[in-house]
Amino acid sequence: MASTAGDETVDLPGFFADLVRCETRLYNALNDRLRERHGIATSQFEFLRYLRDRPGSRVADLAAEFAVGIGATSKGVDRLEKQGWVARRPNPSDRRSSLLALTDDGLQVVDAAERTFTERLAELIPDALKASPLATAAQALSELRSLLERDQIGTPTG
Amino acid sequence: MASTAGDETVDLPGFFADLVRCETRLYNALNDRLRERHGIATSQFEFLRYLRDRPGSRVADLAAEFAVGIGATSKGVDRLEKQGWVARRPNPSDRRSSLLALTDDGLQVVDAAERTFTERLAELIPDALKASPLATAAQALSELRSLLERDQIGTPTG
DNA sequence: AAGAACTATATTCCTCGGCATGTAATGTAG
DNA sequence: CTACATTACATGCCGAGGAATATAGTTCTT
Repeated sequence: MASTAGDETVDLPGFFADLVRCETRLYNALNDRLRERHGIATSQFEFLRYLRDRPGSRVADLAAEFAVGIGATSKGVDRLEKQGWVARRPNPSDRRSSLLALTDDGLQVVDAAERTFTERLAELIPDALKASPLATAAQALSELRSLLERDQIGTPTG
Repeated sequence: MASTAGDETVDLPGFFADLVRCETRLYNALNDRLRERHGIATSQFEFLRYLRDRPGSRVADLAAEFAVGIGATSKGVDRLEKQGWVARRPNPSDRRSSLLALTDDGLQVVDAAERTFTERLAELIPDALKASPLATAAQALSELRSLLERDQIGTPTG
């Protein structure tokens, strides 16, 4: 028999492959451009943007947002601090952790990098897709992301 | 005025963030399961599956498919060879390269891992999404992938 | 056919992330 | 108030990938 409504399932392995390949190539391309223009990796840009928008975050907050280990996050913040873009301020209410904030230099870098990032991303995504199909995809990925985060799926142990 | 048909552009940075976060979490979760059940990373599974489906591929073919550098690919194949899952056979028509093929052990591993992979992926993607929204997203990502690959966007130099 | 240019891969060095462990600080049970 | 457990982060070690370089093999030139 034919198909009952709702059983037209997606080819999940194919979907996953496309997802990963798109992510890899977009990430690579953005990385190249950000490095060349601002001497910064995409991962660093994302850290800086997060801290700009949520000053006073802790290392653990960054780790949770980006689903990477605490150790890696701590070392990533070390590097940003060494560059003079981020400052660790003592947390008055819990001396185990620090509150992170951008320095003035950090703010300049992230704002400049954000322009490059947005511009490059617009170049990378063909106009043909920017209308309806991608909008739907964006909606689906947004929901999927919410669910994965809600259930803590793929959260590293570290 | 309101919106002309087609100018409802997506929030590209938001889309990119969701894309990367979904990829990271799904990849982490699959990685954990494959490691625990088969002692294999997701990246290794993808190599093995590719070689199973396209025997006689070369290192450069793997690198192009997965948009990673040649050096990294070569070392990845080294590891699979060391595990006894892949064999480098001399290429009769070009002695600079090798033709890669799965061993019998490699075939067993990849087939078993594929069952785990598919099963786990189905668990990770909520049923609610599996119908229409994700199908549309899959279609859009598939097109995006094709375009990125056609234009060699994000292809590493190595 | 000899040499130059190119190709495919291997190798090296460096950076980065995961994992395990260490440590200071905080929470909690009694 | 004092152990014990837990939290938050830092650090050391290892495996993995990127970029540059080396090397063997192939193709093009003349």
